[in-house]
Amino acid sequence: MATRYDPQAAEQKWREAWDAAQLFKTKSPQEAPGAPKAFVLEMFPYPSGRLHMGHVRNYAMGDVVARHRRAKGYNVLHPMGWDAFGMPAENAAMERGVHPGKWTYQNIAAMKAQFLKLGLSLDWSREFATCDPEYYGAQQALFLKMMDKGLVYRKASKVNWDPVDNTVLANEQVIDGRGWRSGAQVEQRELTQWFFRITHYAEDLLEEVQKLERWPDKVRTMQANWIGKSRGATFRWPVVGPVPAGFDSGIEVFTTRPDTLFGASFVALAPDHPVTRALAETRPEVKAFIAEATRIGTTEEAIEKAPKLGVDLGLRVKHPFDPSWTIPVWSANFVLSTYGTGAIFGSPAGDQRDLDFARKYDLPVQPVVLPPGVSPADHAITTEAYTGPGTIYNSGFLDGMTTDDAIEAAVEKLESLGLGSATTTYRLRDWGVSRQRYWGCPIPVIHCEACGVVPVPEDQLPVRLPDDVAFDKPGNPLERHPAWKHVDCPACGKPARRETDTLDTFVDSSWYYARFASVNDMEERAYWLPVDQYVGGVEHAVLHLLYARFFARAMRDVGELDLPSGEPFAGLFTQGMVTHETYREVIRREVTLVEWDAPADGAAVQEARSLGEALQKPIGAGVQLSFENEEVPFGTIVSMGSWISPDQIQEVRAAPIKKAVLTGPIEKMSKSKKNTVDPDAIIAQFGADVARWFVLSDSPPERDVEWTQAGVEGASRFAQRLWTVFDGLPETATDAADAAEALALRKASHKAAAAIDKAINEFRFNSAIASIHEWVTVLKKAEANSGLLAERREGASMLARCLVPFMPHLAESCWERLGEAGFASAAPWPEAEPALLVDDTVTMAVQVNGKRRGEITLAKSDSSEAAEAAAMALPDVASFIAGKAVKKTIVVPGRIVNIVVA
RNA sequence: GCGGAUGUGGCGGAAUUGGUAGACGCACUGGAUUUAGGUUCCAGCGCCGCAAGGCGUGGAGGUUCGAGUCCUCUCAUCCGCACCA
Repeated sequence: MATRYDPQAAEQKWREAWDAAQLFKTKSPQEAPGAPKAFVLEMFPYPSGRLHMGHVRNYAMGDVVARHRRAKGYNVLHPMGWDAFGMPAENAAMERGVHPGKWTYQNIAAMKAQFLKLGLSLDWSREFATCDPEYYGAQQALFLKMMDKGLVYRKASKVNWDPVDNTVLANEQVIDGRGWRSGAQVEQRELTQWFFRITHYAEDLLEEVQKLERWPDKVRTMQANWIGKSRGATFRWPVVGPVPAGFDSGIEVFTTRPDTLFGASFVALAPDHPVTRALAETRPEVKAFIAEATRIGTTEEAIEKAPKLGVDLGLRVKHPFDPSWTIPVWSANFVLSTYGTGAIFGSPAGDQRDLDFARKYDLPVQPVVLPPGVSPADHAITTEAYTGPGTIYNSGFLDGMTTDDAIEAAVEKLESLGLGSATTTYRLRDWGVSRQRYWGCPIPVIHCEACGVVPVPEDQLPVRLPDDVAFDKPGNPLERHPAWKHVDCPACGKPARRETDTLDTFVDSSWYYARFASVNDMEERAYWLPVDQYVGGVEHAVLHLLYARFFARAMRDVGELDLPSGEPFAGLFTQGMVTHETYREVIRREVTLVEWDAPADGAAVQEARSLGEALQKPIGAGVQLSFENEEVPFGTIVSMGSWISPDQIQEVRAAPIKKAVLTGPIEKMSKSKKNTVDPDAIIAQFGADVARWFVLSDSPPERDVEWTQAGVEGASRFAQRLWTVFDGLPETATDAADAAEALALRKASHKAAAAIDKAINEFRFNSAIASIHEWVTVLKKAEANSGLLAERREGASMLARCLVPFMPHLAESCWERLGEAGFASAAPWPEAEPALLVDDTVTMAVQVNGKRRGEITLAKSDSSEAAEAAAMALPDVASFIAGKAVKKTIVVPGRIVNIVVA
C-alpha cells in the first residue's frame, strides 16, 4: 500500500537541501560557457509585511519560467529584492511611532521567511532593498550623471498636490483627478520641482515600444496612447492692436487640422495661458472666469462633460491667409495649457467642442469639409460637427482638395508666409520626481545663495537619511530636522542648504534590474540585460514600465548601461489577479415591508432597496440567504452588516441573533472586502506546492483566477495521486511486456513531455497542467499491466522532471523515490524522442455534407483512395448516402473525409 | 466619446495554419469500498428527444465541401484613456 506524501516534512527537507547545495546561485558567464543566458524577473514586491495570494501567483509564474529555462540548459539569473521606500512606512511611523526604516526591515524579514517557504528558485545572494544606502547612493550618483547630461532639471511649475499624502504626484500617478495611493482629490500648486527629461526620448519610446513583440499588445497600445504623438502645425495669428508684452508677434496655436482654417471663427486660449493671465490683471470678468474654470477643473467629481465656458478677451487676430479678416480671441475652459501651445483656433463645423462653444456664445459656424457624396446645398451643420474626411469648399485656394491634400497645402502656405511650420506634439510630459517626504532617496544637491544649485561631490555620496526624525507633525520631517539640511556649500564653503525633497519611489524601481544584473560591472550588466522575461501586474502598464524604459535609455546615455536598444525588458507578461467571493453579514429587522415605497424607517428602506435588488436572484434560486434555515422572503427589511472573511461564515450563520450571510460578487482579494486567503495558512495545511499548483491551474495566466476551497482541495488530492505513481512502482517486472502496449505508453509519455515544454514556452501553464493530469491518468492505468515496468519508470522519471517548475518539492521526493541521483531541480529537461511523437496510424473523421457521421483509423501510409473507400464502407455513412448521387469527396490526409451528396 | 480586449456546458477553461467543439479540472449524479464522515476506485455528465435523429461556440447575415476560427453588421461585458485641438 502506498504511503501518503507529507508536504510539510518534504518541503522543508528539500529547501534545506537546495540551500546547502547552492543550487540556485547565479553562474557567471565563465562558469556557464556556451550556455544561452536567461534573465527571469518578477516585479519586486513592496515590503508591506505579509505575502498575499497575488504574490504567490506572480512569483510562481516567474519560477515556472526560471526553472524551465534552467532545465533547458540556460544560464539563469533569477534574483529577488525589495521596493522598500514609500508612504506606508511613514504612515506606520505616524500611527505607531516606529521608525520607517525599522518597520521596513522588519517587514522584509517577515516576508522573506514567507517567500522562502514557497520553494522559489531564487538567488538570494543578490538581494537588496532600495532603502539600503548602497543602493540609493548609487541612485544619487546616477542622478548627478543625468543632471550633467541635461536629463534632469529644475523648474517652477504647476504640480499635482495630494493634500492627504502631503506630496506632489506625477501625471501618471493621478487617476481620475485623484492620488493613486490616497484617493484624495488632487489640487494644483505652483512649486519648484525636479524633473526628468523623459520627453527627450518621446519619439524613441514610441517607436521602440511598437517593436517589443514579446510584450502584450494592450500594454504597447497603452504606452503609445500615453505618449500621444500628433502631427500638425504650429503657427501664429497676428494680433490687431495693442497686446500684452511678449506677444506682439502673435498668438501661437497648434492644430492637426490646418485644412479647416477657412472655417475658423475664434481663437481660444487656456485659462492659465500667459495672455489670459495678463489680461486678468486689469479685467475683473477675465479674473472671475479663470477662478471659475479652475474651480470646475479641480472639484468636478465625475468629469461628466463639464460645460463649455469662455470669456471674450476683447482681442482680435488676423486670419493667416487673409489679413483683412479678423476673428475674436476668447479664453475657454476646454483648452489645456499643458498641451500644444495652450491655444487653439476654433473651427466649429469640424470639431464637436468648437461647435458646442460656438453655439453657446453665438459665434459663426462655416462648414468647409464636404462629406463624400453630399452636395453643398445638402450639407448643414446643426448640433453635430463633421470630423471625417471629404472635399474642401468655402476655402479659397484650398477649394476642391481632399482633406489630406489640403492639410499639406495649408502647411506649405503657412511656411511660405513665415507664420509657422509643421510640428509634432506629444502628450507625454516630463516626469516630476520631487516628493516632500522623508522615506525616499534624498536628492543629492545643495542650494547655495552664491553658487546656486551645487551637486553633492561624489566622494560624499550617499547622502544618507538622518535617523533621528519625528513624525508627530504633518509635512516633510527632513525640512524640520534641526541639523540635517544645514551644510556648507561644496563649491564656496559658505553656509548652504541641503535639498530636502526626496525622489519619487518610482525612480527606485526604474533601474533595479540593472543592479540585480551587477552591482557596478558594466560587462556583467551587458551580459544579463535585457531581462528576457519580466512578469508582473498590468497596473504598471504606463507607470513603472514607461519610467524603466526611460531610465534604461538615460543610463545608456550616461555610460551606466551597455544596452543599445535601450529596452530593459525584452519579454513582458502581465498576469491576472487572484479573486475570491465576497461575503457580507446581513441582519434581519423585525419588520416586513408591504410595499417598497412604504414610508418606514428611512435608512432601513434605503438599505433594503439596495439589498433587495441584490437579493432578487439568490432568493429566486432558493438557497442563498436564510436565517436559522428559514428562507428570507423578498421584501423583508434587513440591514447590511460588515464584510466578513470566509472563515467567519459558519460563525455568523450560527449567531444567536438573526444574521445571515450574503454571498457577493467575486472580486480581487483585498483587506477591505475581507475576502483574502492567507498564503501561510494554505501552505501550513496543504504545502507550498499545492498553493502554487492551484493558482496556476484553473485559468490562463493572464486572466484572473478565482480562489476556491474546493479547488485547493482538488489540487491537494492530485498531488497525492501523483505521488502514488511513484510510490507504487514495484522493483521488478512480473510479466513480459506486450510490445504494442509498451510502445503506446512510451509515446504517451514523450508526447506529454513535449506538450508541457511547448505550453510553458507559450505561457499556457493551465494547459501544461492539464497535460500533467492526463499523463498521470495514463500512468495510473498502466499499473494494471505488470509487464510495463520499464516504460512506467521511464514515464515517471520524465514526469518528475516536468513537474519541477510547478511542484518542485514533490518533484524532488518523486525523483528520490525513483532512486535517481542529484536533484530533480538540477536535472535536464526530458527531451522527447522525435520518433515517439509521430504515429503510424491516423484517425480521421468522416463527414457527409459537412456533418460528422463516423470515423476511420488507417495506416499513415494509406492513400486518399483507401481513406475514401474506408469512409464509404462505414455503415453509418452508407445509410446517409444510400440512393443519393455522390457529387464529390474531399479527403484531407490525416484529418478528414467529407462526402458531398446531392 | 476614443482605444484595446473578451463572449464556448452548471462553473474555470481546451481546441493557436479553416478540418472529429467541449481536452483537463471543479461541481454534480449513480455504483463499489468504509461503522460513519473523509479518502480511494468505477461509470455518467452540452441541450432537446423513448429512440431515430435534431440543435449547439453572444446575435444576424456571408464566404467555403467544411467556420469557435475568415468577412460584414450587431449586442453585451471588462479594461485603459478621457475636453490632447
